[in-house]
Amino acid sequence: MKKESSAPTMKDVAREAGVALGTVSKVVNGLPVGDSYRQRVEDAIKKLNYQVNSYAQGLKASKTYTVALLIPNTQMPFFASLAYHINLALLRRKYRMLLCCTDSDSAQEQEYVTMAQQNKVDGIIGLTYNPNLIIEENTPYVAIDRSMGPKIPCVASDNFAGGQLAAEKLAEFGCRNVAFLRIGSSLNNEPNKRKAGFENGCLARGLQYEMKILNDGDSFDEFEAYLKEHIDNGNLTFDGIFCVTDGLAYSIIKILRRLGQRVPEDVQVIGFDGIRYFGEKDYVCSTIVQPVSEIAKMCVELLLQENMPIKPPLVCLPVAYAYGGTTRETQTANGQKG
Amino acid sequence: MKKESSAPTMKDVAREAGVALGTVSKVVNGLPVGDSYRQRVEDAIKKLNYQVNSYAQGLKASKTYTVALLIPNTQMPFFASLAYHINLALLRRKYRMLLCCTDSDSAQEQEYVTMAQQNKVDGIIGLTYNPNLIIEENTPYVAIDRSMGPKIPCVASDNFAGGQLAAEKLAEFGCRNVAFLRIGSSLNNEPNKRKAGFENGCLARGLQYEMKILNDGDSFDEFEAYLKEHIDNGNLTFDGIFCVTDGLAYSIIKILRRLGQRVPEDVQVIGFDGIRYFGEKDYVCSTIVQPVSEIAKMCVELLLQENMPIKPPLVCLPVAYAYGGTTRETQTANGQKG
DNA sequence: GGGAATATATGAAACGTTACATAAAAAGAA
DNA sequence: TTCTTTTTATGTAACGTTTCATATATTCCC
Repeated sequence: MKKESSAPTMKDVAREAGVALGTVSKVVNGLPVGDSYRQRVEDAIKKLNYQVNSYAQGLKASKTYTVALLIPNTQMPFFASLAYHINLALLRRKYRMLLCCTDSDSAQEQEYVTMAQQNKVDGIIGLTYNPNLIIEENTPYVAIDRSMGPKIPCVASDNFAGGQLAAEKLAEFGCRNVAFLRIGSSLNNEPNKRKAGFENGCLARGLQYEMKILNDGDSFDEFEAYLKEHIDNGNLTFDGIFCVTDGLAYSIIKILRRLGQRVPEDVQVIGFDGIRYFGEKDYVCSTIVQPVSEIAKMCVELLLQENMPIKPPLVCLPVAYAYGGTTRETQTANGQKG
Repeated sequence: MKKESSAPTMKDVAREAGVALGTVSKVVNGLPVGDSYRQRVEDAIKKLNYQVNSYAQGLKASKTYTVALLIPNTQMPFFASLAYHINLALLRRKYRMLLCCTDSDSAQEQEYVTMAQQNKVDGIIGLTYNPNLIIEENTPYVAIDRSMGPKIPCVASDNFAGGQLAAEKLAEFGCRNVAFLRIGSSLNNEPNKRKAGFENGCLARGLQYEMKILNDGDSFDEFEAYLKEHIDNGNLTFDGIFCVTDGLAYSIIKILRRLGQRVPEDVQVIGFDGIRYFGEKDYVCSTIVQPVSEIAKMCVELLLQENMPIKPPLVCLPVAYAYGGTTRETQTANGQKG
């Protein structure tokens, strides 16, 4: 009497086909098997609707074809996009993705890393904020946007160049007096270089500039107060603003309009990330576009590449400017320039 | 000579602590063990930095504490939000989430369902578009926004009530002549009820209404053409528009502004989903908010609930209106009403 | 056609865990 | 103390694969 309720195993298939266990294994794994045997096994598989148990495989091979992705959440468009492209890149390599949302919480980040190790995932890609994250030596790890030490590769956009580019573009579109707005995080991560790049760009182009950086605890309303302070007779003293993210730019534009400022007529705004809402080129604002797809591919390659001569500690990928309606760039018929 | 490179197992811990294998298992699983034994085992675990191999556990228990989530992608804010909240709800139940992005492709959806079965995930939550998706009887499955037959529960917002609510609100804010805009999909899914609900609401409130529904292949530009047609002497013949999603509303608002229409002064727009970009209440537009968090919790409960008397075929959860700046609702000091 | 050489199928062992039947130890009763 | 009862630890089998040494079948050559 054979058990009824549970899923068929290789043993069942072998019995059904009248062959040995190992033969079934070979068929399943595409190894050379005599034609008549292969046929019998395939028939039996179809008849029993057999499906391989990948946890038994994982146990045997200590390889699970699963990679954990640690990101704060999937609600911020940039993270969401990252998750999507990493999933895609993993898929091409026949890997699955375990999504771990950390809420930027150090404890949760550590918990997930530990869990990922327990699960024996084949590797971790992490965009994390915990400055003391402990990663086991033998766990393949690739970081995004934050260097985790010399032995762990970090992939990021060329944030410095992005900052420079923002300044250049504002200058090109006629700005003379610009501001940089940033929110949160005192962490020493790659996106912080946007500020330095912007500063550098402003100096190179002779732009007057000012920085307003909110601390972690600060209320978002401070931006509104700050902008109000810089309105003189109804005119904003800035003619250009570079926001550290598109999300921020989006909010700032709302505030500016509420304050009676026209965007881009009175003040031009450039964000960072390249967030699109809907459709191919429908950017939320004029922006410095991060090459999300390339970042994703690079992470996956670095993580899974077996025979890499040396794991590069930092990989910077090129950014590009894109028009999104919040700059005075003259739009030609053939569209946006990069 | 003990093997050096691979991770320590329970056997190693047992040897180190001088106890039996089963005792280690009990300690790891929190079952009653004598104090002195427990202490020795815990010390050994710490010393060897032992971590349980969950694939061996999965093999033994045929339970993996993993659930697959099938969604088209993570880039659309609504899906992203769903992924986030489902991940959260699963986490509370100690489950992990395998994220499967299908790109709304039938073949990929089927592939993922099959894969999920192979992986022996404990269940699947799916927001899919394949009308012929084959789901094995013994795979726990919960659908979102689309009924998959009487044996599979479907969770959705109360889309019909949402449509009604949109009509009511537009009427309340002074509209007399409204339009419903929708894009794509001829599939018979729950969100389609938004149209019927809106129609019903318009009739109840005596609103003039018109529907413009794009087919799958149609270019998005048709909306622009459509709206242009309805401009008479610079005035739009509609004073209110209900868009099937916030994403569409966002695009439509851009078009309206390009056409010289002011939102909400000339024409009021209501979307659907409750997308926020940045911050708690910063809705992209005035909108019918889907209870994403409740949908997520409900899916997880229905999926993991062992002793449910009967699996309900359809669960509708309540929606609410939220102000997002694109309606002429008079905003009181104490904020938005639901 | 017989024997050596090659190709192909077989089945036991192992992966790391849990569960259960058994053995040992501790506690209580006489 | 001795026997019974209860508690607690032990060690083996099983989960479903893959791998590898062994056994069997096939091919080739003289």
